[in-house]
This record gives sequence, C-alpha cells and structure tokens, in this order.
Amino acid sequence: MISTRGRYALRVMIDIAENGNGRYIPLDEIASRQQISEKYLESILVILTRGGMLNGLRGKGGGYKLTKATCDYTVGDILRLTEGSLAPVACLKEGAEPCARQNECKTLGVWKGLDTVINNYLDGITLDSLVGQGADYSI
Amino acid sequence: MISTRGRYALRVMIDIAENGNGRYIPLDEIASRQQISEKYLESILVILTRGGMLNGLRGKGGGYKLTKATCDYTVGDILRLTEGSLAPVACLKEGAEPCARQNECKTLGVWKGLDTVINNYLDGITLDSLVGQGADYSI
DNA sequence: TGATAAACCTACTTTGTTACTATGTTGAGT
DNA sequence: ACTCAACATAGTAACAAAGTAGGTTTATCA
Repeated sequence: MISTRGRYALRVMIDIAENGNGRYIPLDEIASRQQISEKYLESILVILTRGGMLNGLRGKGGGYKLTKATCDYTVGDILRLTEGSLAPVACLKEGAEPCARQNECKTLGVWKGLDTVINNYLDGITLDSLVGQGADYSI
Repeated sequence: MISTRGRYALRVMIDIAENGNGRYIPLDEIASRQQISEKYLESILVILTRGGMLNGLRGKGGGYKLTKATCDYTVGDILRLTEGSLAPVACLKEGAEPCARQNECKTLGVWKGLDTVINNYLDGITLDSLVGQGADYSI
C-alpha cells in the first residue's frame, strides 16, 4: 500500500526537520544518514520540492530545507504528494473514470469509509510530533 | 492498496449471500451476474474455498455456498484472506524479516497506528450489513 | 453406464509499476 | 575558472497483478 517512495519521503522530512536548523542540507548527507541510494533519493526530493514542501538550492552550500514550520506538515500531505494518492481502491482515485456499476455497487460505501478513516488518521499527525523523541502513534 | 482480487472477492461474497439461499451457486452464474471473467473468478473462489469461507461442490447441481451465517463474516476477514495481508507497509507483514532500523525508526509508530485503524474499521463491517439495501459506510 | 455439469489443478502470458541506475546539464558560490 | 550540488532525462531489472488456456476429477441424471 505505502511504497518505499512514501516511506522514504517521510523519513527524509523528519531527517531534515531534525538536522536542518534552517540551513540547507545536501542530498548526500541525507542519503548516507538514512542509508538510501543517492540517485533514488534524488527522485523523491524532486517530488517534494516540486510539491512545495522543500526548497532546493544549487551550488556550494546548497541542498534542501523545509519551506514551512514542522507543525504545518501532516503525514497525510507528505504521503499523498509522494504516493500520488492514498485511495484504497482505483475507483476513488482523483481523475478515475466513473465506474459503470457505481449506482448498484454495494461495496462503494465500504471503500469511501476506509478512505475517510485513512486520511483522517494521517492528517491528524504532524511532522513536529515525529521529530526528537517522537510520539507513539500505535494505538 | 486493495487489488481487484480483494474487491471481486467481497462482491462475490455479497452475491452468494444474496442469491444463494442455502443452495449451491455455480461459478458461471456468479461470473455473468458480476461481469467477471470466469477463469479469473475461479482463482478467487479457490482462495475463498481453501480459506474455509465457501463450500465447493462438484458435478451437476454443484457450485459454491457460504459456510457460515452472513453475520459471521467481516470485511476484514475476507480481505485479509484474499489480499494476503492488509499491512500498510512491508515491515508489518506477518513473517517479514525484522527491520534493522526498528529501534531508531521514528515512523514505525505511524504505520502501526495506521494498521490498527484500517483493521478496526474493516473488522467492524459484517457481510450481513452489506446484503440487500446495504448500509452507507461512507462517513 | 455413459453423458454432462461443474469444481479443481497447473501452467503460462501480458501488462504495468516499483525501485534503482547512468549520464549529462544548469546554476551558485569562492 | 573551478567545484559543489541541484536539476533533468532516459533507461533497466525485477516483480506482482490480471487474465488466459487446457486438462483432470467428481458428482448427478437418464
């Protein structure tokens, strides 16, 4: 369901939040700390930067930093951006062609409810609650 | 996240609950009603039968029927059986090799919580609430 | 007992996505 | 100029999902 792209993205955002302190952090520093391939990490940082979650600066002294305060990022935002969608079934993805069985479908309500439950949960967790010690979200 | 296998399985279980009435329903009847390829549907019914959710009978007059009352199936059971697992991340799947970063991982709590939220929701819906009119589970 | 209906079994193909790699280009600082 | 580092584009390998094909066994009925 959540691929490595999304999982890495979340780890990276926490990493930058913890180690950034306002300065730009170069990619290779994050990669070595998180033990993620530089090249693969690059493709993830592109998504986060284009999505407005990170600020990238080229050249010496460059790197990435957050664009907002940690409390202004939710886990849901980060995952929706990097995963594309958190919809549990294809027919609920944004831009999906409307299902022909929509009106008679007895399962649609289940999927809509599941979608709501997932998004509500993930939107309730902000980045600042994950840095430092980190809260325990396992219920 | 939920593939067609799981989605079809749920639709099929509802179909059998609604049209069975204790009798065995042959595969081709379900397939034509649900507009699912017979051969593909077969592979799904094998899983449901081996998992003890359906009873299969060969020969003339044969087919499939439920093994339990509709109120004794939860959507969570059906999906876990057909999907293999509902774990939102690889490291939470049963039998997954323990993650090396487990102790330092700041995101593990998020995934555990998400797993709990998903399973709790789906285990709260029973098959009997989906037959006939069907309840609206979209919150 | 033979024909037929239906589940059961094994194996294959096709398609698409994920994860990852390789090579180059642009821009910022010293 | 030189170096650092983001940005861009293109490709590959591995895997799983979705669906297909053909054959085998078991039950019923005439």
